Amino acid sequence: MTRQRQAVLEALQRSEVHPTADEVYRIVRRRLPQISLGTVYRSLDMLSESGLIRALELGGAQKRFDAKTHPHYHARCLSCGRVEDVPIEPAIAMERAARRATDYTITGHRLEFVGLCSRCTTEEKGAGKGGRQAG
Amino acid sequence: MTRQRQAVLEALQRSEVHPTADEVYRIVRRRLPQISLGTVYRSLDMLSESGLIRALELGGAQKRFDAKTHPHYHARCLSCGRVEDVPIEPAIAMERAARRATDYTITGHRLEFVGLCSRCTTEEKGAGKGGRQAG
DNA sequence: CTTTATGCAAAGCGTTTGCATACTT
DNA sequence: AAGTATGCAAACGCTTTGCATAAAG
Repeated sequence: MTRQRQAVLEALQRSEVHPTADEVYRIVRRRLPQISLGTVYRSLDMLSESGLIRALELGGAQKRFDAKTHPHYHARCLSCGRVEDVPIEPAIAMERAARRATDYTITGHRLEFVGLCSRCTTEEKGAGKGGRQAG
Repeated sequence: MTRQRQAVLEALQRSEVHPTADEVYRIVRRRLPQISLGTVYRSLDMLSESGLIRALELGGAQKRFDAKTHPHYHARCLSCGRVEDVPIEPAIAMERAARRATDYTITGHRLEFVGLCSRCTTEEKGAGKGGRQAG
């Protein structure tokens, strides 16, 4: 566990916003100005594989990272991109339904909610933006 | 609606595998050998926006495309990457729960199941591969 | 002293875009 | 002739990787 990895891990533990690799880079750079983006990516990889953090593959191009490793869902704002936790129970019943409906060996599922965060909801009152989406 | 767009649309309608842009390109090239990848991307974009097809943003880097535009879920094989439909009811109750649990204006959700397809299940009997995942 | 990680820069991959040519109407 | 779409290739954004140097055990 090097200084760089420690800093990456702590940045995630202190963040509340599920940052992207680039955002982690910017945060960690305040403490270790000489750190490289490549090292941040390698640290994030390594920390995910060792189970200390979770890599979130939500909509959009970039992965996001989360120091809370227990299973939980997220909501993503279609307007500003913000991602927040959704503290509801994991829907294990749906996995059973999926097992019945397919011939897959279902081992898990990935769910994210999309919509507008409270700030963007306020700002966009009246202007029609952000389409419905399910699936 | 040009010859190229028509060919892209028909390729999707005939396909059962939710192809990536690149796979669409390869299929369409059999009919229109001079078509370019750029045109395929532009056609897929245009067809998605006009609602004739759906763009799926599942796990993994590449988008996949689907000519079935009604809301439905998918299962992705962690071993071979194959994507198939999961004919179960959309979980609208979970959107209500998410609304209660956050201050977001929830407009939809995105769910995919992950696991092993039947073929890969058979092949990997005994060898431990593919980790659990929920969230 | 051997192993592993770092910084840097280049390469990789999927996707998008600028532009001149070729359609379409 | 005016407008739009195409093919091509270059550029893009995010991520990964090769390699020499530096740090860690």
